Order: sequence, then C-alpha cells, then structure tokens
Amino acid sequence: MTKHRQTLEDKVAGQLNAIEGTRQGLEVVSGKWTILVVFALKQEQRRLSDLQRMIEGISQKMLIQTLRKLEYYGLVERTVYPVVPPKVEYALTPLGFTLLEPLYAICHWTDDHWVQMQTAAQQFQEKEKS
Amino acid sequence: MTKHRQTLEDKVAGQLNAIEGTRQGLEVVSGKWTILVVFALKQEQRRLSDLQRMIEGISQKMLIQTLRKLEYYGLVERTVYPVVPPKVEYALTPLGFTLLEPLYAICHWTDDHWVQMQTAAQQFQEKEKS
DNA sequence: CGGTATCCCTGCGGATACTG
DNA sequence: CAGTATCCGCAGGGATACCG
Repeated sequence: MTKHRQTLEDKVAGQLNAIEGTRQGLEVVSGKWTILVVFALKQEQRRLSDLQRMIEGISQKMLIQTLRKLEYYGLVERTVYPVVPPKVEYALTPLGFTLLEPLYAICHWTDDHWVQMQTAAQQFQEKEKS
Repeated sequence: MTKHRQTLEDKVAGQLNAIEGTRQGLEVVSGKWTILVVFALKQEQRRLSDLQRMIEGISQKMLIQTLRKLEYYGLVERTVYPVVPPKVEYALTPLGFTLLEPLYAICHWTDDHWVQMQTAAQQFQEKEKS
C-alpha cells in the first residue's frame, strides 16, 4: 500500500497526464450531487422519496442518475422489495463507506478555510477597484 | 478546531441543507480542472504556457478561468514581471498548499479503489444482460 | 507571451407527463 | 411509490481572432 501511494505521488509529481486512472476515478466522485447523496446514505438505507426530501433542490432525474452511477461502480446497493406499492431501498456498500473518509477530509477543509477564502475574495475585489 | 469539526459532523449527520457553507466551499474546489491545476503548481511556480503544456486537453480559456477562480479565493498568487515579452508566474499560496492534503486523500482513494470500481462496473453490466 | 472577446454548439439538468 | 420518456432552455466550455 505504501509503495502504491508512493507510485501515485511520483505520478503526480511527474507528468500530469500520467494520472489518467485517478482522473477517471475522480469523475465518478465528482458531479454536482454525488457527495450529497453519499452523505445522505451515511447512516442508514433510504428510500428514493426520502433522499429527494433530504437533498434540497435535487430533481428526481438527477437523483436517480446519481444513484445509478454510484450503483454501477459498486458504491451503492439497490434493494427492491416485491410489494405493492413498490419499495426500493438504497444503501452504501462497504466500498461506498470507505469513500466517506476522504470526502470528510474535503468537507473539513472547506469548512475550516471557507472564511479565509471569503476574506481573500473581498480583498481581491477591493484591489480590483484601484 | 476539534469542536469545529464536531459541529460539521453534526450538520452532515442532520439536515443536508445545513451544510450550505460547505457546499459553497466545495464548489470552489470542484470543477473539471481545478484539482489538476493545483497539482501542477504543487512543486514550483509555473508560467501560463507551462501549465497549458502540463495539463493535457485544457483550453486556454478554461485554464485562465480556473486560475482566476483560485486566485480570487486566495489559493493561487499571480505575479507579473514587467518585462518584454510579458512574463507571469502562478504559485500556490500557503492557503493553497493546505488544500493539497485533502486532495491527496481523494486521489489516494480513487487510486486504491479504481480497480474495485471497474470490477463492480463489469459485474453490473453482466447482471444487466439477464 | 499573456490575456480578452466573440461566436457557437453540445449536453447538463429542470419540468412535465406517463407507466407498472 | 419508483421509474422512464420527452421536451427544451441555458450555460459550460471549445475554437478562433484579436490586443498590449
């Protein structure tokens, strides 16, 4: 594992196009709603309508699209209960749970530095006037 | 700080719309090219043309747009040398450098789990046929 | 070389209606 | 309730041409 990481760092340190694999993986994680959906599934499995209520502003189309992508890559599991009315539950897979940690790292960073960034933004604007 | 983090975790655990601040910060970090640009500036300051050569496939427009955004939020510093022909160098600020760590967390994750994700994707496709 | 401005088109993503 | 299909507006972002 350590060796593995070293390899990645070498790649990043070298040619950027060498991290294509990482870029592809990144595309899975990115996306306007992905992080929010993963977080919404953090504690327990949810039904589609639950998720739509939890994630303010997401359309059903985008929600399903995001869930499909996550399911496709094995991060989310979709369980259908053969009852009427239909009941479908979504849950994070073990793989999906491992994603929470690096996601938190980003969130913590933005949370810790958002004020600094806003301050910098104001200074930038004022400097622009002159 | 620890208290601060606890607060964020509470928010995430609760209403998702409560992490609006985090979402805003996230939007700065996200973006197709942002991570690559930050990585390209990891070691030393770079000129615009250097960056364009390093980051395969980026258009000048997107590169500048991304740099502007990063500069705006104080993550990148832009230095103009009053010479002819013009020379401009971009570098990460101390704040920008702090971003590397969580970014690496994501990259390491994708790097470590990309194979699993591809395997899952194949299984998903095969299951789909039946 | 660094940067802006303009044109233009693809596709993301929202709204709506419909099926099982 | 879960999901698909269709329409469509608009902005992200590429290509090009042009300034300092």
